[in-house]
Amino acid sequence: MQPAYAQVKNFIQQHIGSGEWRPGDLVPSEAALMQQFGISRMTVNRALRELTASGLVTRVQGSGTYVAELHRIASNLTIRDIQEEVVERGHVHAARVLLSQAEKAGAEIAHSLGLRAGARVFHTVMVHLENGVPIQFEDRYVNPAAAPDYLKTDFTQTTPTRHLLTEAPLTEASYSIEACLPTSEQARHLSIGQREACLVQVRRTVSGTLVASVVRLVYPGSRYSFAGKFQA
Amino acid sequence: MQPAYAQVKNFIQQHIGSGEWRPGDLVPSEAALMQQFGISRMTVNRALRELTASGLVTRVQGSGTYVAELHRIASNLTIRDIQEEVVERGHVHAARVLLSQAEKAGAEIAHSLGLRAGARVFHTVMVHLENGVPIQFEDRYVNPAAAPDYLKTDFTQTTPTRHLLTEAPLTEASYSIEACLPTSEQARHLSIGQREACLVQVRRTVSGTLVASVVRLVYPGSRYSFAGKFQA
DNA sequence: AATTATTACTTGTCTATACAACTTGTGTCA
DNA sequence: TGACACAAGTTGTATAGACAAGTAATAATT
Repeated sequence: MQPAYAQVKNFIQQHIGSGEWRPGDLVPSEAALMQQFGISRMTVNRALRELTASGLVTRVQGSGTYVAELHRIASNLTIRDIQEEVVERGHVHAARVLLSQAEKAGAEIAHSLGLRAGARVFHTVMVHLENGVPIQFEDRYVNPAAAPDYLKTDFTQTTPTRHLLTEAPLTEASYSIEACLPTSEQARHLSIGQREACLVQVRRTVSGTLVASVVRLVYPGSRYSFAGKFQA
Repeated sequence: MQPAYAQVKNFIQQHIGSGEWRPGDLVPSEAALMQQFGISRMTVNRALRELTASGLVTRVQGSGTYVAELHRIASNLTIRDIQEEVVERGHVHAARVLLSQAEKAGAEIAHSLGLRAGARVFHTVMVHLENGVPIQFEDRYVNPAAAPDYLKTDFTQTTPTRHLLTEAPLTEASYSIEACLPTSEQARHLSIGQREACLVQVRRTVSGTLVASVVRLVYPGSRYSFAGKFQA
């Protein structure tokens, strides 16, 4: 038996999904749904509030509830720790650390980390393997103020993502996904040809007021894709 | 003045965001928060329910509320109508229709549309331009049962996405994002070299019980990227 | 005719209470 | 020692009522 609020949600979702109620149409008021289902207003309210949160309807105080306009196909693209992802697939994760040192930041890196040019930053480069096959090339710059112990970490045991999440709680992150051809170094370490397209994810994480880290993740196009789903 | 439930949410978000409460930690129970804020349990419950929905905490009936483990960087990757996107940037959208016809489906296409091989399907190929510059190559197969008038539409005036959204209300969609090199035809129509990496989005939309459409969208890697943001 | 009040209806928030369902630790009994 | 029962604490759902705040149509006033 389904909870009452879920039944109301389903009822409305079906009418919208079937096309019977079109975008802009008025959804029955809370009072009407109360009567129809014989339940209390708070329960109807919860159903409508959750539908609002998922973007299916819009509500205007004093006026009514409306079927949302042009249904954008929005979905949660979840970006996760690569190790967690691999382990969840029942596979073995390993990492090869290619570089791990402190450097003086160039202008571009300094700017994206919110530091002045020449400031000391941590720089790591590594390759992540799934069952021995390289699937991610990680080139990361870290703000020492956000994670002072970063370089002391053994990245064959944990991942930079995981270390940073525990050291510098995440308050904001932005990312972009692009397509590029690999550099010769990247191609070599990923065991792919230089002509093979790669997915590149650039991620920038903020912890409090500090930019904690900027990372460039390169995936072989033949072995990786981002997938998502949307449910009305 | 902020509503009480929002105050509770902020209180908890701050403690988590500052790192004071670590992943796995127990969040104060509803009863405790009731006392602390001097408000009713339903109000506290709403706050915690919404935090659960946004992934900040997890709740276990009979046990308690916990700070969510590994904060997955989840964001709404919004997939939109290309025309809407271009217009919103204040640019001009145009489309060049390369093909628009009914065909007998090959095995693979038929399968992904949930039809038998050899069934009649609609096939369109077009290029979308932003201020005259090609930015998307669209290769689409449509299930005639979901949108019988599809081929009668003038796609220089509207887009297939828009037409399908009004004809066949969306109930489910799945997509994947990959990186590929373009075919020679794609490279020609996108005015790029065959060596330039492209972002490819494969989208499959379901309307009711029918698979409405399967589309392959190819973007020049140099002119397009998907971007998203995550806010704790 | 134009402006202003009124009224009915809508959603937004909050309360105090209730019972169900689940977890966990403790104590009892075999 | 092991199995079971119990109790306390927790979340999940639902109710009936209340007031605030916004909208929109209508009525009253100027």
